[in-house]
Amino acid sequence: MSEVDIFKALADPTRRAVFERLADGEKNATELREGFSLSQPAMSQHLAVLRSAGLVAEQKSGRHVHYRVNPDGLAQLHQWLHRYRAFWPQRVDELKQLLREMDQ
Amino acid sequence: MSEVDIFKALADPTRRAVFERLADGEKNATELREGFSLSQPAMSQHLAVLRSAGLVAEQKSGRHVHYRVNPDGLAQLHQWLHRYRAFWPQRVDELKQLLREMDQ
DNA sequence: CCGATACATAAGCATAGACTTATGTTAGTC
DNA sequence: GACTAACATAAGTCTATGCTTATGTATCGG
Repeated sequence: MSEVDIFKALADPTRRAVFERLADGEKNATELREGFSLSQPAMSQHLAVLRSAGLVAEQKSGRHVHYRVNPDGLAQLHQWLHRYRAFWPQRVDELKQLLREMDQ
Repeated sequence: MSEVDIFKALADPTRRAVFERLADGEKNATELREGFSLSQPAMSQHLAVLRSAGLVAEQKSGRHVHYRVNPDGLAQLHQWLHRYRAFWPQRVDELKQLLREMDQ
Protein backbone atom coordinates (compact mmCIF):
# COMPACT_ATOMS: atom_id res chain seq x y z
CA MET A 1 0.00 0.00 0.00
CA SER A 2 1.35 3.42 -0.96
CA GLU A 3 0.00 6.91 -1.56
CA VAL A 4 0.02 6.20 -5.27
CA ASP A 5 -2.21 3.18 -4.83
CA ILE A 6 -4.63 5.06 -2.60
CA PHE A 7 -5.07 8.03 -4.90
CA LYS A 8 -5.31 5.81 -7.96
CA ALA A 9 -7.88 3.62 -6.25
CA LEU A 10 -10.03 6.61 -5.31
CA ALA A 11 -9.63 8.29 -8.69
CA ASP A 12 -12.22 5.99 -10.20
CA PRO A 13 -15.82 7.14 -9.53
CA THR A 14 -17.16 3.59 -9.36
CA ARG A 15 -14.61 2.60 -6.75
CA ARG A 16 -15.35 5.70 -4.69
CA ALA A 17 -19.05 4.79 -4.82
CA VAL A 18 -18.24 1.25 -3.69
CA PHE A 19 -16.15 2.57 -0.86
CA GLU A 20 -18.97 4.91 0.11
CA ARG A 21 -21.33 1.97 0.31
CA LEU A 22 -18.97 0.07 2.53
CA ALA A 23 -18.80 3.04 4.85
CA ASP A 24 -22.49 2.44 5.51
CA GLY A 25 -21.71 -1.08 6.64
CA GLU A 26 -20.07 -4.36 5.79
CA LYS A 27 -21.31 -5.98 2.59
CA ASN A 28 -20.38 -8.90 0.36
CA ALA A 29 -19.48 -8.59 -3.30
CA THR A 30 -22.95 -9.48 -4.54
CA GLU A 31 -24.69 -7.00 -2.27
CA LEU A 32 -22.25 -4.33 -3.42
CA ARG A 33 -23.29 -4.85 -7.03
CA GLU A 34 -26.94 -3.92 -6.34
CA GLY A 35 -27.77 -0.68 -8.08
CA PHE A 36 -24.64 -0.74 -10.17
CA SER A 37 -24.83 -1.90 -13.77
CA LEU A 38 -21.56 -3.74 -13.58
CA SER A 39 -20.56 -7.28 -14.38
CA GLN A 40 -19.48 -9.48 -11.49
CA PRO A 41 -15.83 -9.61 -12.61
CA ALA A 42 -15.71 -5.83 -12.89
CA MET A 43 -16.78 -5.47 -9.27
CA SER A 44 -14.32 -8.14 -8.25
CA GLN A 45 -11.52 -6.25 -9.95
CA HIS A 46 -12.52 -2.96 -8.34
CA LEU A 47 -12.51 -4.64 -4.93
CA ALA A 48 -9.05 -6.04 -5.63
CA VAL A 49 -7.78 -2.54 -6.33
CA LEU A 50 -9.36 -1.13 -3.18
CA ARG A 51 -7.98 -4.04 -1.19
CA SER A 52 -4.41 -3.68 -2.42
CA ALA A 53 -4.60 0.03 -1.67
CA GLY A 54 -5.44 -0.78 1.93
CA LEU A 55 -8.82 0.90 1.71
CA VAL A 56 -10.94 -2.18 2.30
CA ALA A 57 -10.47 -5.49 4.08
CA GLU A 58 -12.05 -8.82 3.27
CA GLN A 59 -13.31 -11.66 5.42
CA LYS A 60 -14.30 -14.98 3.93
CA SER A 61 -17.37 -16.65 5.32
CA GLY A 62 -18.44 -19.78 3.48
CA ARG A 63 -18.79 -18.89 -0.14
CA HIS A 64 -19.36 -15.25 0.67
CA VAL A 65 -16.64 -12.64 1.04
CA HIS A 66 -17.53 -9.77 3.30
CA TYR A 67 -15.88 -6.45 2.63
CA ARG A 68 -15.47 -3.58 5.06
CA VAL A 69 -13.63 -0.28 5.24
CA ASN A 70 -10.03 -0.66 6.31
CA PRO A 71 -9.04 2.36 8.41
CA ASP A 72 -5.38 1.99 7.38
CA GLY A 73 -5.98 3.46 3.95
CA LEU A 74 -7.85 6.46 5.31
CA ALA A 75 -5.19 6.96 7.97
CA GLN A 76 -2.53 7.00 5.25
CA LEU A 77 -4.53 9.52 3.28
CA HIS A 78 -5.05 11.62 6.36
CA GLN A 79 -1.34 11.56 7.08
CA TRP A 80 -0.57 12.79 3.59
CA LEU A 81 -3.08 15.61 3.94
CA HIS A 82 -1.68 16.46 7.33
CA ARG A 83 1.63 17.41 5.74
CA TYR A 84 -0.13 20.35 4.09
CA ARG A 85 -1.97 21.50 7.16
CA ALA A 86 -0.41 24.93 6.77
CA PHE A 87 -2.62 25.47 3.75
CA TRP A 88 -5.98 24.88 5.38
CA PRO A 89 -6.17 27.00 8.52
CA GLN A 90 -9.72 27.94 7.61
CA ARG A 91 -10.87 24.49 8.66
CA VAL A 92 -9.85 24.74 12.29
CA ASP A 93 -13.44 25.16 13.42
CA GLU A 94 -14.52 22.01 11.64
CA LEU A 95 -11.70 20.08 13.22
CA LYS A 96 -12.61 21.31 16.66
CA GLN A 97 -16.17 20.17 16.07
CA LEU A 98 -14.83 16.82 14.95
CA LEU A 99 -12.83 16.40 18.12
CA ARG A 100 -15.82 17.27 20.26
CA GLU A 101 -17.77 14.55 18.50
CA MET A 102 -15.00 12.03 18.93
CA ASP A 103 -14.52 12.76 22.58
CA GLN A 104 -18.08 11.82 23.36
CA MET B 1 -13.29 21.07 -9.65
CA SER B 2 -14.69 17.86 -8.23
CA GLU B 3 -13.51 14.98 -6.07
CA VAL B 4 -12.83 12.97 -9.21
CA ASP B 5 -10.51 15.65 -10.53
CA ILE B 6 -8.63 15.93 -7.26
CA PHE B 7 -8.00 12.22 -6.83
CA LYS B 8 -7.09 11.83 -10.49
CA ALA B 9 -4.71 14.75 -10.29
CA LEU B 10 -2.96 13.33 -7.23
CA ALA B 11 -2.89 9.78 -8.58
CA ASP B 12 0.09 10.63 -10.76
CA PRO B 13 3.43 10.49 -8.88
CA THR B 14 4.94 13.30 -10.94
CA ARG B 15 2.06 15.62 -10.19
CA ARG B 16 2.23 14.81 -6.50
CA ALA B 17 5.94 15.65 -6.58
CA VAL B 18 5.19 18.93 -8.31
CA PHE B 19 2.55 19.73 -5.73
CA GLU B 20 5.00 18.90 -2.96
CA ARG B 21 7.49 21.35 -4.44
CA LEU B 22 4.90 24.08 -4.55
CA ALA B 23 4.14 23.46 -0.90
CA ASP B 24 7.70 24.63 -0.21
CA GLY B 25 6.96 27.90 -1.91
CA GLU B 26 5.71 29.61 -5.03
CA LYS B 27 7.58 28.71 -8.23
CA ASN B 28 7.23 29.26 -11.95
CA ALA B 29 6.96 26.49 -14.51
CA THR B 30 10.64 26.55 -15.44
CA GLU B 31 11.81 26.39 -11.84
CA LEU B 32 9.45 23.49 -11.25
CA ARG B 33 11.12 21.51 -14.01
CA GLU B 34 14.52 21.55 -12.28
CA GLY B 35 15.46 18.06 -11.18
CA PHE B 36 12.72 16.45 -13.22
CA SER B 37 13.60 14.86 -16.54
CA LEU B 38 10.46 16.10 -18.19
CA SER B 39 9.84 18.08 -21.34
CA GLN B 40 8.43 21.57 -20.97
CA PRO B 41 5.04 20.64 -22.47
CA ALA B 42 4.74 17.69 -20.11
CA MET B 43 5.14 19.97 -17.10
CA SER B 44 2.72 22.43 -18.63
CA GLN B 45 0.14 19.68 -19.01
CA HIS B 46 0.63 18.47 -15.47
CA LEU B 47 0.15 21.99 -14.17
CA ALA B 48 -3.03 22.31 -16.20
CA VAL B 49 -4.40 19.18 -14.53
CA LEU B 50 -3.48 20.40 -11.05
CA ARG B 51 -5.00 23.78 -11.84
CA SER B 52 -8.31 22.43 -13.10
CA ALA B 53 -8.48 20.25 -10.00
CA GLY B 54 -8.23 23.35 -7.84
CA LEU B 55 -4.98 22.20 -6.27
CA VAL B 56 -2.79 25.00 -7.58
CA ALA B 57 -3.36 28.59 -8.64
CA GLU B 58 -1.46 30.59 -11.23
CA GLN B 59 -0.43 34.21 -11.42
CA LYS B 60 1.02 35.70 -14.57
CA SER B 61 3.93 38.07 -14.19
CA GLY B 62 5.46 39.18 -17.45
CA ARG B 63 6.37 36.12 -19.40
CA HIS B 64 6.56 34.03 -16.23
CA VAL B 65 3.67 32.20 -14.65
CA HIS B 66 3.97 31.69 -10.93
CA TYR B 67 2.25 28.71 -9.42
CA ARG B 68 1.27 28.23 -5.80
CA VAL B 69 -0.78 25.80 -3.74
CA ASN B 70 -4.50 26.54 -3.86
CA PRO B 71 -6.03 25.68 -0.47
CA ASP B 72 -9.42 25.00 -2.08
CA GLY B 73 -8.34 21.64 -3.45
CA LEU B 74 -6.93 20.48 -0.13
CA ALA B 75 -10.03 21.73 1.64
CA GLN B 76 -12.18 19.69 -0.71
CA LEU B 77 -10.04 16.62 -0.07
CA HIS B 78 -10.20 17.21 3.63
CA GLN B 79 -13.94 17.49 3.48
CA TRP B 80 -14.19 14.18 1.68
CA LEU B 81 -11.99 12.52 4.25
CA HIS B 82 -14.02 14.10 7.01
CA ARG B 83 -17.05 12.08 5.92
CA TYR B 84 -15.25 8.97 7.04
CA ARG B 85 -14.05 10.31 10.34
CA ALA B 86 -15.77 7.42 12.10
CA PHE B 87 -13.11 5.13 10.70
CA TRP B 88 -10.03 6.87 12.05
CA PRO B 89 -10.57 7.44 15.77
CA GLN B 90 -6.99 6.39 16.39
CA ARG B 91 -5.82 9.72 15.03
CA VAL B 92 -7.47 11.88 17.62
CA ASP B 93 -4.20 12.62 19.37
CA GLU B 94 -2.56 13.78 16.17
CA LEU B 95 -5.48 16.06 15.46
CA LYS B 96 -5.32 17.56 18.91
CA GLN B 97 -1.64 18.24 18.39
CA LEU B 98 -2.49 19.84 15.07
CA LEU B 99 -5.00 22.16 16.67
CA ARG B 100 -2.54 23.16 19.36
CA GLU B 101 -0.09 24.10 16.61
CA MET B 102 -2.69 26.04 14.71
CA ASP B 103 -3.89 27.96 17.72
CA GLN B 104 -0.47 29.43 18.30
C1' DC C 1 -22.67 -36.09 -5.93
C1' DC C 2 -24.67 -32.76 -8.79
C1' DG C 3 -26.32 -28.38 -9.94
C1' DA C 4 -26.23 -23.74 -8.50
C1' DT C 5 -24.17 -19.83 -6.16
C1' DA C 6 -20.33 -16.67 -4.95
C1' DC C 7 -16.69 -15.41 -5.99
C1' DA C 8 -11.55 -14.85 -8.47
C1' DT C 9 -8.69 -15.03 -12.55
C1' DA C 10 -7.53 -14.90 -17.64
C1' DA C 11 -7.66 -12.92 -22.03
C1' DG C 12 -9.04 -9.57 -25.24
C1' DC C 13 -10.61 -4.94 -26.46
C1' DA C 14 -11.38 -0.03 -26.47
C1' DT C 15 -10.68 4.28 -24.25
C1' DA C 16 -8.00 7.29 -21.23
C1' DG C 17 -3.82 9.21 -19.98
C1' DA C 18 1.17 10.47 -19.95
C1' DC C 19 4.62 11.36 -22.91
C1' DT C 20 6.95 13.09 -27.09
C1' DT C 21 8.01 16.60 -31.09
C1' DA C 22 6.26 20.50 -33.49
C1' DT C 23 4.25 24.87 -33.44
C1' DG C 24 1.86 29.11 -31.71
C1' DT C 25 1.85 33.24 -28.68
C1' DT C 26 3.26 36.77 -25.77
C1' DA C 27 6.87 39.30 -23.23
C1' DG C 28 11.48 40.78 -22.54
C1' DT C 29 16.30 41.99 -24.89
C1' DC C 30 19.40 43.99 -28.07
C1' DG D 1 11.95 45.02 -35.37
C1' DA D 2 14.56 40.56 -35.08
C1' DC D 3 15.79 37.23 -31.49
C1' DT D 4 15.18 34.69 -27.49
C1' DA D 5 12.76 33.03 -23.38
C1' DA D 6 8.59 31.32 -21.03
C1' DC D 7 5.10 29.44 -21.54
C1' DA D 8 0.44 26.96 -23.84
C1' DT D 9 -1.65 24.06 -27.32
C1' DA D 10 -1.86 20.42 -31.10
C1' DA D 11 -1.12 16.02 -32.84
C1' DG D 12 0.66 11.54 -32.63
C1' DT D 13 2.29 7.37 -29.98
C1' DC D 14 2.46 4.01 -26.47
C1' DT D 15 1.07 2.15 -22.14
C1' DA D 16 -2.31 1.82 -18.40
C1' DT D 17 -6.82 0.88 -17.20
C1' DG D 18 -11.68 -0.35 -17.05
C1' DC D 19 -14.68 -3.15 -19.25
C1' DT D 20 -16.34 -7.42 -21.37
C1' DT D 21 -16.91 -12.74 -22.02
C1' DA D 22 -15.05 -17.10 -20.74
C1' DT D 23 -13.43 -20.08 -17.39
C1' DG D 24 -11.72 -21.87 -12.84
C1' DT D 25 -12.62 -22.94 -7.85
C1' DA D 26 -14.76 -23.45 -3.62
C1' DT D 27 -19.06 -23.86 -1.01
C1' DC D 28 -23.89 -24.74 -0.17
C1' DG D 29 -28.43 -27.17 -0.93
C1' DG D 30 -31.06 -30.99 -2.74
